[in-house]
Amino acid sequence: MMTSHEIRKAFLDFFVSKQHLIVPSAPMVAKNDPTLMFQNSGMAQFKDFFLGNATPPATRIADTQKCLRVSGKHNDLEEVGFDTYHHTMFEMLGNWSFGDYFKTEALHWAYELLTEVYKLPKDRLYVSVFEGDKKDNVPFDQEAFDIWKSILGSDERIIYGNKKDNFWEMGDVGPCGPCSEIHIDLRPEEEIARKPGKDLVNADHPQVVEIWNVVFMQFERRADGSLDVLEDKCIDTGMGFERLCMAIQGKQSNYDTDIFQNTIQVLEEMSGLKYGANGTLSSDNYGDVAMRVVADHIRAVAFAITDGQLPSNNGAGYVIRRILRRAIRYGYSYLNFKEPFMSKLVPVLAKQFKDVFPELKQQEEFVTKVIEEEEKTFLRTLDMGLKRLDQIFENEADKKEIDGKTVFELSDTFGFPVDLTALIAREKGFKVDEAGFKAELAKQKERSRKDATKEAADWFEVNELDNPSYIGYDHQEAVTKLVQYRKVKTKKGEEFHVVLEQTPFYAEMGGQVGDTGVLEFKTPKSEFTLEVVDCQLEAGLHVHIVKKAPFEDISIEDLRAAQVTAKIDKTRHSNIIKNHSATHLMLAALREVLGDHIVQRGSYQNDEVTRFDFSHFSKVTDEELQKVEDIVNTKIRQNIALDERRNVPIDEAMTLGATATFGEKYGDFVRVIIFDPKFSIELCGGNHVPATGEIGLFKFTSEGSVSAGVRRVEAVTGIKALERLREQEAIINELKAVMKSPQDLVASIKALQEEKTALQKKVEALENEKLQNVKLDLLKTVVEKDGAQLISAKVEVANADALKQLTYDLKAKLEKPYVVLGTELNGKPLLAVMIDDSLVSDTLHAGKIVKEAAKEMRGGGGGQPHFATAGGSDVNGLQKAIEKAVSFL
RNA sequence: GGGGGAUUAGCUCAGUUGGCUAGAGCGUUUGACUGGCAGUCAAAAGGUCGCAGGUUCGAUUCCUGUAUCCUCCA
Repeated sequence: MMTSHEIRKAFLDFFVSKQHLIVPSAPMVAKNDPTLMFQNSGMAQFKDFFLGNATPPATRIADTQKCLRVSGKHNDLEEVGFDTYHHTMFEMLGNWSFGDYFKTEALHWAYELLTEVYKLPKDRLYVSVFEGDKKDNVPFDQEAFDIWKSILGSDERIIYGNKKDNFWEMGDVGPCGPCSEIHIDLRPEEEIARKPGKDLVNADHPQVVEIWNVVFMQFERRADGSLDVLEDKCIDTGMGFERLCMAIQGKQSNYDTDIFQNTIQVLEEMSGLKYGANGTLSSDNYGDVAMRVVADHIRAVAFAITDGQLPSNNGAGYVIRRILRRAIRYGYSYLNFKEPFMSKLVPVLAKQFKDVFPELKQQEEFVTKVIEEEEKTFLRTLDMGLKRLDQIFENEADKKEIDGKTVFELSDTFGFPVDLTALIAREKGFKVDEAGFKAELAKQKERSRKDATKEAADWFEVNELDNPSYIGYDHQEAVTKLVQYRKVKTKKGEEFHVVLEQTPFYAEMGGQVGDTGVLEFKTPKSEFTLEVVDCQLEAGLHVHIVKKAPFEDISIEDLRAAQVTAKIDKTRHSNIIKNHSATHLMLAALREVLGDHIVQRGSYQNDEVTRFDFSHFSKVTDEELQKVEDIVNTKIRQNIALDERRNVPIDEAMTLGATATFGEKYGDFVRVIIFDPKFSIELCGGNHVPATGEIGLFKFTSEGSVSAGVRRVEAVTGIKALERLREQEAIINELKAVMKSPQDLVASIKALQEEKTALQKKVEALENEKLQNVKLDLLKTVVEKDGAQLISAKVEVANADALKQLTYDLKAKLEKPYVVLGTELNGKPLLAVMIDDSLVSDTLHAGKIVKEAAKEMRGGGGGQPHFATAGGSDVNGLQKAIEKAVSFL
C-alpha cells in the first residue's frame, strides 16, 4: 500500500515528468491578500497570475498547498469530526498551466495519474462535464466531452454537471470557465450492485466522492455580466490530498489513512480509549468524534501558528483560537484530558511532515509552547465554568432548565462555550433555553452597535473640491480653503468636523495618533482661530475635529471666501514622530534579539510614549530588553538619514525585504520607510524623523503581557525619556535625603521596614498585656445572676479589635458568661455583648440584644447569637445602653 | 470602542439581608512517632481583603473612580 508520503511524492514526480515546476506551498495564513484570512484553495497564491497582474515563474507549475476552511458551503467548523471527510486544514494537490497546455493534456494526465500511477480501478471512476447555461450564454463543454469519450472509450461514465457544480468563477468579475470533475465510488461491490455509483455523484455520499476538479479558465467575466474569450487559456486543478489517500489506501474514512492515524494512535495511548471500537463511521460515539476533531484541529492550529498566526481575540487569530478551543473541549469532555494535551501532539506532526513542510519541525518548540499556554488558559476557563454550572444544577434542581440569561452569562463573562453548556446540561437531564440565549446575544450586539454610532449631521459643503490632499509629509503648515463641515453630537457633547482642501494634519492611522493644532480663519468680515483636538481618517478624508466653531453664524459666501491657515502643533508632532521612528528601530532590534517570529500585533504612538505589541511566547528578560535598548540607541547615535520612498509597487517593496504588518491592508503602491537598508525596512504611511539622531534617547518603561503569546512594551524617547530619567533621579535623591544619605539606600529602607514590623509587634504585645490587666480587674467584678456570670463595664481599649479580644478572653475564663462591655473610641460609643452558647435562646440573642441596646446611643448593630457588636453616635447614651443590654438577662 | 466578571495567606480558592476574633486545601516551619526515606499525627507562622475616595455607629461585603487580569460583542 502506498503511504501518504509516497502518494504526494508520486503526484509531484508525475508532473515533473510533464515538465512542471514544483513550487512550495504558500503560508497557510494569507499575508498579502486582504480579502482572505487563510489560503482556502490551491490557486489562491496564483491569483495574480490569472488576473494578469504578475508573471508566473513558469507556464507549468504543480504543488501541494496547505489550506484552511472554517466556513462556507461544506465547511462549518462545528461539523468537522462528525463525518469522515471534512477538515479544517487540508492539502490541495494541483497542477497549473498559464497559457500553456489546455483541456486535452490536463484530462489525459489526470486520468493517467489516477489509473496508471495510483492504479485506481477504472470501473469506479466517473467524470463530469459542464452542461451549458442558456441564461449565462455559455455553451455545453463539447470539447471536454469529446476528450473524455476518447479516453474512456464511451460516454457511459460521463455525467452532465450544472452551473453550480461545473462552472467556476473567482469573483463577480475576472477569469472563469467550466470545469470537469473526477469522482470515485469506494463502496463495496454488493452496494454498487444495488445502486449504481453514477446516481450518487454529487449527492454528498461519504463514499462516492469528488477527488479531482480540473478547471478550464477560458473566459473573462466583464462587469456587465458578459463573457469574453481569453487569449491565454489556463488550467487550474485541485485534488484533495486526504480524500485521494483514502481512495488509494482503500479506507472508508480520511481519518483511517496514515495522515491521521499517527495522531490518533498517540491519542489512544494518552486516553486509554480505542478508536473505532464501535465502528469507525459512528458519529454517535463521541470518543471517536473527539479523536477526529483533535486529529484534524491540531494540524490546522500547528500549521497556522507555524505560518505566523498566533491565537488571539480577533480576526484570523480568533479563528485559530476557536479551532484550538473546540479541540480542547472535545478532548476534555470525551477523552478525559484535564491537562494540556494538544501541545504534546506537535512533535508527532513535526516528524510526519518534516520532508514536505519542514517549517513545522523548525519551529516545533515555539509552536508547542504557544499551544500549551493557550490550553492552560482555556482549561482554567473551563474549570471556572464547570464550577458555576454545578452550582446552577444544584440551585435549579427542580426546574430542570437553565435560563438563557445564565447560559449567556457563562459564555459572555466566563468564556464558557454555549454548546458545551448545552452538552453538559443534556447529560444532567437539563434543558437549555436557547431562545433566551439568542435574545441576550442580540441585546449585546445591539449595545455594541449602538455605542459605536454617533449622531452626525450631513456634511455642509462650502467649496466644491474633489481632491482634498494631505501635504504633511513635506509641510507643517498650509494656506487653504474650507471644503465642508458638519456638526456631530457625541456622548460628551458637541463637536465640529472640518475638511480642508489641503492639510498638514496627520489623521490617526497605523498606530500614530492624529495631529493637533489650529485653523486660522480669515473671512471678509471676521477672523477667528479654531483649536483642532484630533484628526481622524474617514473614507479617505482627513477630518479635523474642533470643539467649537462659529460656522453657523457666518454667511456661506464669507465661508466660501475664507482663507484658512492650518498649522499643526509642531512640538507635539515632533515628539510623535520620534516615537514612531523609534518604534521602527525597536521592531528591527526585537527581531534581532528575540528572533524572526516577532511579528507586530499592534502599536500606538502619541507624543508621550510608544506602545508596541508583538508575538512572543515568554517574558522578555531584562537582559533582552537592555540589548534591544542598546541596539536602538546605537542606531540613534549613528544618525541614519531617513530613506523615504513613495509610490513603490508592492512587489518591489516586498523584494526589498520590507516588513509588512499582518492585518494591514496595502494597495498596489506603498510607501516604504528605510532606516539603514540592512536594518529596518517597513511599509508605513506615518511621519518620521529626518534622521535617527533626532530621537535622542530611547528607554523602555515597561514590559508585560497582553494575552497568551503577545507581549507589550512601552518606551519613551527624546525629551520625554530625559524627563523620565530626571524624575527617577529626583525620587532617589529625595529618598536619600529623607534617609539621611545612607551608603546603601535599599538596605536602610529594608532595615526601616523590619524595625517597623518589630515595633508594631511590641506595641501589640504591650496592649495585649494591658488588656490582660483589664481582664483580671473585670474578672473580680463577676456577679452571679440567674445562673449566669455577669460582667458589665465601661472600659478603655486601644481599638475595636481589642474590645472584641477582651470579651473572648473573658469568655474563656468563665463557665457561663454574660458579658457586656462598652467603650469610647474617637468620640463614638462601641458596645460588645458575649453570652454563653448555653444561654442562647430566641429571646436571649446577642445580635438582638445589641441592636436594642444600641438605640440608646443612636446606633445599630448585629452579629451572631453568642457574640455581637454595635456602634453609635451618642457617647452619652453608652451607660444606658450597657444597662439595657444587661436588663435582658 | 462597549458590556460582564475577577482581584482575600507563598499558591488555588471559600466567605449574603453590612457586624461571624477573615477561613479551607496545598505549600512552609517546628514538634512527636519511625532505623532512614516516605508517611501519619499535633502545632505554629503567614492577611494594608488590588488602590483611592464615599455612604454608615460600623465596609472584605454597598456606591464612585482607578489599576491589573479574564471574557463576550464590534
